Formats: sequence, C-alpha cells, structure tokens
Amino acid sequence: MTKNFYVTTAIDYVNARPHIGHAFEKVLADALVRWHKAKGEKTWFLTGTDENAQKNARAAKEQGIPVKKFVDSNSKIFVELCKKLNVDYDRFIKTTEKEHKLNSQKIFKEIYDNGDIYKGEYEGLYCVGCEAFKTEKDLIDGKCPEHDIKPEWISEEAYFFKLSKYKDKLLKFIDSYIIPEQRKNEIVSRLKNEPLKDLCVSRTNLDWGIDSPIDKNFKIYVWFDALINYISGAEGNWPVDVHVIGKGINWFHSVIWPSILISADYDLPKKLLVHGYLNFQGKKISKSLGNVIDPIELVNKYGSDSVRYSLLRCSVFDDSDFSEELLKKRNNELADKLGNLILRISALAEKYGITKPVITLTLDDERKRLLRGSKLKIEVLDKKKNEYILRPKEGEGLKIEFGEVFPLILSYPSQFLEATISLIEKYLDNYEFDKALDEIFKFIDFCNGYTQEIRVWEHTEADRKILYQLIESIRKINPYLGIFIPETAKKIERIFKTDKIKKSEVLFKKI
RNA sequence: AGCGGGGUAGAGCAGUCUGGAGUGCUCGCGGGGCCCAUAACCCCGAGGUCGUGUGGUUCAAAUCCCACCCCCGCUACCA
Repeated sequence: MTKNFYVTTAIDYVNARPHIGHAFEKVLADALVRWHKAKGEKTWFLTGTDENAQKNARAAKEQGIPVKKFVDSNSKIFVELCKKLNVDYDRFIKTTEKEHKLNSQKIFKEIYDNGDIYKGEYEGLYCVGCEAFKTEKDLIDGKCPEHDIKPEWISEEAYFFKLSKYKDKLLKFIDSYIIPEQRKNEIVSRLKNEPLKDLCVSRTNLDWGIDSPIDKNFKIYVWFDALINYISGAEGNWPVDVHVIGKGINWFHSVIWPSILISADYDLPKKLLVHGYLNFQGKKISKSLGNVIDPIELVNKYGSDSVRYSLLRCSVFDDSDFSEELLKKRNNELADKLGNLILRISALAEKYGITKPVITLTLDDERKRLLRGSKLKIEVLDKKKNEYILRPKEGEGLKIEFGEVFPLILSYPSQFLEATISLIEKYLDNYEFDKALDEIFKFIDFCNGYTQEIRVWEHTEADRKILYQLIESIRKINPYLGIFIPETAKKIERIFKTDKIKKSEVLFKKI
C-alpha cells in the first residue's frame, strides 16, 4: 500500500478566535491538497488545534472556565472556520487527545533513551505573576508588561534536548526542505553564524500540559508536543510531504522539528512551505491595533469562494495587505470577469445552440507564421529555459478576417488554453498559487475579449462552432478553478455538463 | 549591529540574473465602442527624472560596478 500525499497546517492556539491569517494558511493548504487530488493522487490533510499551552490555561482562568471546557469550545470555532471555507481536511487533531498525549510521551521517552535528553540547569528571567520565563523581547523597560514587575533571574533544574549535535545534519537536510529560498537562507545563515544551543524541553510548576514520562515533576515543553501532532495525526501516512506554516515559526519547523525526528529515528518531512503574513494597511494584524478581521464573519457576509479567492490572490511567500475593502474588490472581479463570462456564454448557447467543429488543427510552421504575422504576440516567459506563451497582441484585439484563416481562429482558444494550462501546472507545482490563479484569470479575460471581438452573438454558423470551442475551454479550465473556488467550479460543471445548455444563474453578486 | 529582501505612473506589481528607445500587467482616472452578458464586456488615452549621487563601466544602464538614503523581514524557547 502506498502512502497518501500528506499535507499539514500549523495547529492553532485556541486562546483567541481565529483571524484572517489562520484562514489564509488553511486555504493555502487546502488548495495544495486539491491540486494533488486533481492530479489523481490520494491525499491526507491534517489540521487542528494546539491546546496544551500555558496561554490557554491562563485565558481560561481569566474567564473562569475549566481549561478543558475552554479549549474544547474554542477548538470548535476553528473546525467551523474550516467547514465554512470548504477546507476539506481528513483529520482534525486536538493535542489534548489521549492518543496524542501518549504518543508525545512515547517519543520523548525514546529520545531520552537514546541519550539526547539530559538534566541540566535552566537560567532565565522569571516573572512570578505569569509563572513563566520571559525573554528580553517580552519585556518593556525591563518589566513584564502584564504584571508591571521586574522578573527575577533564577535558575532551576530542567531537561534539555541535544539540539546542538544536529547542526551539520540539519544544514544538509534544509537545502532541499525549505521553500522559498529566502526563508531557507535565513535559517542557513543563522545556523552558520550563531552557535546552536541545546533546547529546554521541560517545564515545571504547571497544572496544564502533558506529563513528562521520565520525571513526574515536569511537563513536556508545549512546543515539543505540538510538533509531534504531525506524527499523531499521520495515520499511516508518515512522512509529511508538505508542512504549510507561517514565517514566524520557521525555526521550529526547520531546526527543532527535524532534529527531534532524527533523534527519534523517524523519516524526515519532504517540504516546508513557509508563507508570508497578511497585514492591514501595512501594519500587523493584532488585537491591540483593533484591526482583527474575523474570517467566519466574512464568509457569512460574502460567501466561501469570494473569501477563498481573495485570500489565494495574495502572495504566498511575501507579506501582503488584506482588508474587507480588498475582498469586495476581489468579489467584484469574480462577478465581472468570471461570473459575467459564464452567464453570457451560457445565455448565447441556450439561445443559438452550439455546434461541435469538425476541424482539428495542430500548430505547424505555416500557422505559426500566420500567428506571428497577425493577431498574436509571442511573450517571453523565460529566455533561459526557452519558454514562450501566445497572447493576444496588445492594442489589436482579435479582429481576424474570416476565410482562409478561419480554422486558425477556431482552434485559437484551445491553443491558448494549452499554453495556459501548462503554465498553471508549473506554478501549482512551485506552490505559487497566486500566479496560477492569475493565469486562469488571464484566460478568462481572453475568453471575454475573444467573444467580443469575434462578435459571437451575431450567431452565424461559425459563431456556433466558436461558442463550442469557448465552452470546451471553460470545461477544461474549470477543474483548475475548482482548486481555488470549489463551490463555483461545481456550479460551472453543472451548467456545461451537457450540450443542451441553459442560461446560468448569477454566480457572484456585485457588492 | 549582523544576515536577508525591497525602493519602477495615484495604488499594487512584473521587467534586472543574460544591458539595447520606459516595455508590460491589475486597479483607479479620462474618452470611445459594443449590446450576448451582472452599469458588465472590448478599444484608445493621460500619468514615470525606474530611491539618491546630474558617480563609474559602456556606442547604449531600470538592468552591471561603487557610495549613500529609506522601508521591510529574520536574529531560538515568542506554540
């Protein structure tokens, strides 16, 4: 039995409601899974919530709710988010699950038995109010911002993981692991330029979390157990093919996680896809700035596909801006370009009928010459790799004389489609979903322009054949659309299922 | 501070590796066209000293080299 293509997202803290960044990550991972499904692969998609953190315990106490009850009810909101966004996971893991706890302890013990966990002294700034160690960055004017007191420098017994010994192995592994290049370079330069210290993997004096299997006085450091969720939720599909994470937790997934796996003698994950953050007017989205966007509300207001589309239009790797205004703009894009095309084409097809053209063509040299000579331009994609694409010539539209060039026009949408699809697939394989989506919409634009310039509504014999070509093209590109906007793709599929086409409903309402 | 990314039309971006008239895309703005369609769709136009040095190399620089300015990211227990 071969294992399924295994994709994960980060698991989310449940101390607050999901924000738009959570939605972004889940939708990215979902699109990746849908792409692999479209390629005919079997997939396994894991997402979930991280519930053992002290932060959750603290948030629950503040609200006067038992911790378990608190994390359960908040976890449900993340499940709801996935459902609303059509994020089609196979398994939703909660790290308070018994199985996961046992699994974390098992792996902790294995590493201990291998001699990679040892007892030492942890030194650091400790805030009595938080009952937690603080870093310099957590402090404002040297004080804990929550309790307004200076933390004390204390040292206590703790267990450490021998992270330092994996430096060379990591450098080798990382080379083919982290995507994109920029994020890889960050980690590589840190590994090369800074000493790699051992990692404290225990916490003491906590009443929430997973007990250390080797010393009852300690809990397992929450990061350690959180990472292990990927194994707990694998169900026979280990190793992970793609971890989808945000840039903020790159170090944990690039350095700590592989080290744990090497130490515990597990196969390593294949790829780490590090995405950027969504900002609001160039600023970080945060509660204190009051610019948190609730994705569930957005879906209720605008529909799943509009939200998915506007998220997937954002750059995968770089930070990008996001706002409700932008979402509205994107929604209108869907209505004007895609919605309009489907409606006008289906209306024309109902009114005049379609005829399957009998002429099939390939692009021989003569036709290539014609293409170059008249209404198309050849755009350079990558000079090095000798990749080109055919596009309508700017400023000329497609006013082609009928007659001997007619077979050429007739085959043109499918020729163009072929080039577009190979591009889309290239981008999808490179995790550049935004670019893939852009190509799809360039093709939608093309179809609108083509319809216009050929004046398909004049319903000649030729128009009926051209209409057929257009519909064939839509049918062929639709599965790619389904990766991004599955609900709409299903509707489009239904509309063009037979050759007896009825005028479609409005797919997207303009806002 | 160190390392990395970036500064191109009102906004957001390609283009830079491999130099060839500021070429292009999306949005916004102005004008026109079409009438199949959701005031949609199509075409044309305005708008740029390509961060600065009126720096170097070159017949030729957004692109290569140098200096400087500005923005952003990463810098480990923040899950």
